[in-house]
Order: sequence, then structure tokens, then C-alpha cells
Amino acid sequence: MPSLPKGRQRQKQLYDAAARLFAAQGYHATSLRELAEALGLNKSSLYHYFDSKQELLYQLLDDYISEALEGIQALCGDGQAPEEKLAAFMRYYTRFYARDLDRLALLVNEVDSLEPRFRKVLEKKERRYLAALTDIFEQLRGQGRLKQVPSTVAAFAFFGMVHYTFKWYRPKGKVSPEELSDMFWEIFGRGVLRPREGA
Amino acid sequence: MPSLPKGRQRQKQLYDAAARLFAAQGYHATSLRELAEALGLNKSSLYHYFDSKQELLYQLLDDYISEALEGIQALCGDGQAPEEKLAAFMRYYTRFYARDLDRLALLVNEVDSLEPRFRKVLEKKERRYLAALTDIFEQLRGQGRLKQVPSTVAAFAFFGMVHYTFKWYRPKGKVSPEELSDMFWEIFGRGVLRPREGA
DNA sequence: CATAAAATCTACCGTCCGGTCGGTTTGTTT
DNA sequence: AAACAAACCGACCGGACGGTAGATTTTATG
Repeated sequence: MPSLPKGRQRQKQLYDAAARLFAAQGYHATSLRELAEALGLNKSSLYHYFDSKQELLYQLLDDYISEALEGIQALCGDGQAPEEKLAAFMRYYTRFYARDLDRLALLVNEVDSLEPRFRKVLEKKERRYLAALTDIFEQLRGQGRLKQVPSTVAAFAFFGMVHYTFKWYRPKGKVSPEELSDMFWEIFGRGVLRPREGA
Repeated sequence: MPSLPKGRQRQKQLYDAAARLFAAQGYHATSLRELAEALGLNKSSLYHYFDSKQELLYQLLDDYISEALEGIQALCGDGQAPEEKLAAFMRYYTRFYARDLDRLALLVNEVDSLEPRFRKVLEKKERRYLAALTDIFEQLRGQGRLKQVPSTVAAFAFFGMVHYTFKWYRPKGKVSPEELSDMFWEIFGRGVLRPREGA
């Protein structure tokens, strides 16, 4: 009862392997034959676990984005000061992806590989994602704490900084995810925030 | 004599169309049949202009990266103060790519689509690219003007901010490339630089 | 206007792709 | 051990892929 039922276990292996391959080589450059081989399975056996390659990618991405969205919304709910909210958001967000770069690579690169039917669903969730951050910026602006920069520019500047990490950052290297999140907050936060008047 | 010879003109059309398609759909997701159709040509006619699809991508990327590298090295040569050098670098760099997002998308996304033989050449140039920026950071550190952040982290944070623009930024929108480069410099520069002592 | 080079086309190749089909093995339940 | 579903496999399909060979048209040049 504590461990996963056998079938689910296999399914998780499959999803993990797919994520790894898609992240490393790209969705289009990865064949189902390759995926099957990585699992020691026959290609046709894969179809026991999903209906099509597109649907496999969609399920991966939807799982990831939904989980991230939940985490973010949990952070943004309560009545903290906007500056604390921003710091919490950015540190959580950076750590979350610095620890799972495959996930990040998939979300950044492969949403465009989906058919419109699937892509639209995810883009909707991405917009809520973005809105969570721009909302915080607007609260800061209301308090006169934001520099003269459009909220969307600020938000995408931050997303760019973090989303690009999968291209160069390695969590087992000299800089831990915790340290990275501190550095990003220092670089970005101090840059965007105007010092309190009379400080 | 002022205008291009006919063949070169066609070649430029071809490169432009390839860049547009590869940027919009990705290298693997774009077929040579598609490219030929976009040019009103038969697929086999393409091979008059290049030897293989790989070589086409390589030529595109090598042209782009070489041009960017020249521009950067021209900026970094003279004896300005490091802070001015950093500002010049970042503004130039942001504007350069904000004006040609297809180029940017290709350089960010498709270097990995090259066979190792080609990829290695470009990665070498990319490293000189990165070194140009980290050098400036090290000069700043020597003057005590850099916050406690590794140069590579600072450099990639900046590259991330800029390289991600192709995902969201549109140069014909409300924010011009000039304005964007100012904003990025404000966000990033003020964040990374420690105020002068006694300021 | 002949000629050679540049540019383009038609027809085709072998290969790999995602996906299907029907059947076999494995494991569970009664 | 009968019955059934879950898990898996071998053989195959149509089609798209990148790429090739050779002929043909267009264009510039003497």
C-alpha cells in the first residue's frame, strides 16, 4: 500500500524518460522508438500509456504548469506586504525550476510544439501565471515603490532571467539553488525597487 | 553595380525565408519542402544554394554570431571606465536583438540542432561572447563596484533577460527597442552595481 | 546567335516517422 | 484452474523526410 501500484510506477518511469529526452533533444528530434528503447520496451507498448505523442507532451506540460501554478497561488494569497510577496515569489520560483531543469526546458521550449488545441489550454494557464506577477508589481506601483517600468516588461525580464537558467545553470555546481535564488532576488529586486523615500 | 547580382539576391531571399521559418517553427519542424514552397521553388532547386539542411542552418547561425561578436568587440576595445563599458554593452546588445527577433530565436534555440561538428565552432564563439561580458564584471569587481555575485551568474542573468525577449517582446509595440534597452539597463545595472561609497 | 554557365525542374531513392492491428504473455482474482 | 484484464510484442502501413541524378530552361557573354 505505501508503494505505487505496478502500472503507475511504469507510467512514472515513462513520463520521466520522456521528459528527459524531450528536454535534452527537443520534442520533434525525439522519436517514440528512442523513448521505447530507453525504457526497454517495444514501441507499440507505449500506446498502452498514452494515445499519441502529442498527448504525451501535453500531459507532461499540463502536469508541470498546473503544479507550478498551485505553488504560486499559495504564495500570493495572504495579506503580506507587496515587497515581501515579490521576494517570496521570486525566490520560490527560482528554486522551483533550478531544481528541475528538465521541467523548465520543456515549459520554455516545447509549448510551441503542441497543436493549437492543446497549446491554447496551456497558454491560458501561463497568462494567469504572468498575471500573478504583474499584480504584485501593480501593488508596488500603487505604493510608489516601483521604478518607471511597465509591469509586463518587469515580469518578463524576471521570467527571462529564470527561464534561461536551463541553458547554463547546474544545481550540483558551485552555486546551490538557494544561493541562486538569493542572487536573482538581489540582482532583480534591488534593481526594480526604488529606495524608500528618506532612506 | 549598386544592386546585388541576381544569384546573390536569390540567396538572400532564401536565407531570410529559412531564418523566418526556422525561427517560427523550429529547425526540425520545418521541412525543406516548406521552405521551397515559401520561395516558389522546387525542393531540389534549393540544393543549388547549399549542400545540406544542416549546412544551411550552420551558415545562418555563423553569420549571425560572427556579426554580433564583431559589434561587441568594437564596443569593448577602448579605454572607457568599466561602468560605461557595461552600459554600452548592454544597451547595444539589447537593441541589436530587439530589432531582429528571428535572429535571436535562432541563436537561442537552434544551436543545439546542429551536429557536433558544426556546433562546436559556434560554441567557441559563444564563449568569447560570454567572456567579453564577464571581463567587464571582473573589472568592476576590481574597483569594488560589483555586488557579491559570480561574474558568470551575473552575465547569464543578463543574457537570460535579453535572450528571452523573442518570446514576448514586439518591437512595433508600445515599447521601442531603445526604451527596452534603457529599461533593461535600469533594471539590471542598478541591481548589480553597488552605489559608490559615500554617495 | 552560339555557347557555356547558372538556375530550375521532374522523377525518384532509402529511411525513418507516428500510428495500427491482432495476438501473446503476465499477473490477479475467484 | 478458469476467467479476465493489464502489459507487452512483432509485423506492418501510408506518408513525409532529406537527399540525388539527370535533363531542361533561363540568363549572361563572346
